[in-house]
Amino acid sequence: MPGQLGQSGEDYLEAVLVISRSGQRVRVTDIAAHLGVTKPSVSAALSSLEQKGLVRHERYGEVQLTARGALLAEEMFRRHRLLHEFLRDVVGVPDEVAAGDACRMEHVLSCQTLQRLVRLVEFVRAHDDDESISLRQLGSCLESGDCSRVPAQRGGSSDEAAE
Amino acid sequence: MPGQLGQSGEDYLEAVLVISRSGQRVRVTDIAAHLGVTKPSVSAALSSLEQKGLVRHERYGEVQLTARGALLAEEMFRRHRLLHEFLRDVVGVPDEVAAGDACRMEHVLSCQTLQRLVRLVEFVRAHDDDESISLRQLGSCLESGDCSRVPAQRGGSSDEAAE
DNA sequence: TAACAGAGTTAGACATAGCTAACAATACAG
DNA sequence: CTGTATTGTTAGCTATGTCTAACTCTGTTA
Repeated sequence: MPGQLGQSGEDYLEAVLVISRSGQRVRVTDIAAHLGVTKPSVSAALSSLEQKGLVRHERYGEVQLTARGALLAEEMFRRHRLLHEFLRDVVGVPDEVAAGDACRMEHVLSCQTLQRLVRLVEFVRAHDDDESISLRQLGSCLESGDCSRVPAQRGGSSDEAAE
Repeated sequence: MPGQLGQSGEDYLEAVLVISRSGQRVRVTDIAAHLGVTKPSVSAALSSLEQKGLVRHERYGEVQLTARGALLAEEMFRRHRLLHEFLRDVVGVPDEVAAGDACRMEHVLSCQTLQRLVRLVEFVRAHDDDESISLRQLGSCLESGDCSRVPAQRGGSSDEAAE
């Protein structure tokens, strides 16, 4: 759903976001290190992203996300985090495995599935301690979209990962 | 985990398996139709798979999986089916969305995650009707690997999708 | 048995995404 | 302000995976 970016473009965009959130300025070298590719690869990718209006990048200068680029990057970031949490906390795989799988899955899932997974994670968080919860309740939570608490309708949740 | 095949090779291998299971003989045209690509693409892919010892394909003849190819193809097929079922029956997305996402996810997940998802699907199948099941129980099923029934240890299940 | 339709292949192009090697710009030391 | 280290870019190559157009095989049928 993200767009016609291809997995690679999405990775670069997300890298720019993550690096800039860490407080550093975003340079070609930083992106290369973050993604484990060479600087020429970054240069090429940035040109392409710039053409698409997703980043600004003056020659030999810093990299910045445009408004559209930031939206996309944030979506990828949310996807990534959600999938990582889902795999670790719901499916129960080790953290590094979850991280690796999340990296690859983030480019591949539909918004509909993502949205459901958000609810699934919320449900498991909210009811981890409950001693008796039926799968029916999980099912209807996934349908209704209110997964933060089961019996009453409290529209309390947040953090959409889709669209 | 499948190997150094790339998503594309895995798709071709799986297509050969699916077509042959449907009772037809497997020709270039059939594979092309099945995957929505052109015949030259199939030709090229088959050469590459033949070089890797995964299919046999005499010029102008039929396509057959080698033993190794069949193993890989069957793994992809199981992955595909599992993910489809997981998305549809556990996550609850519509069938066609599940199908599309499964196609893309099958190339991307680690064996560890796959194995866990197998258990998750088994658990949900086995306990769909139970009125009180705690998430703890789900959690320990995922850990222990016995997800077909919760209280007693009945090692009744089958169908691994990993390794 | 000759011709034709369907199936398969080859050749050549394109897009993506990565690499190395060589070069250019910048920034900082002294 | 000059030189060196860091950073960034360019050029050129590779591999994968797809396409179209043109050609070749094969099998059927009249």
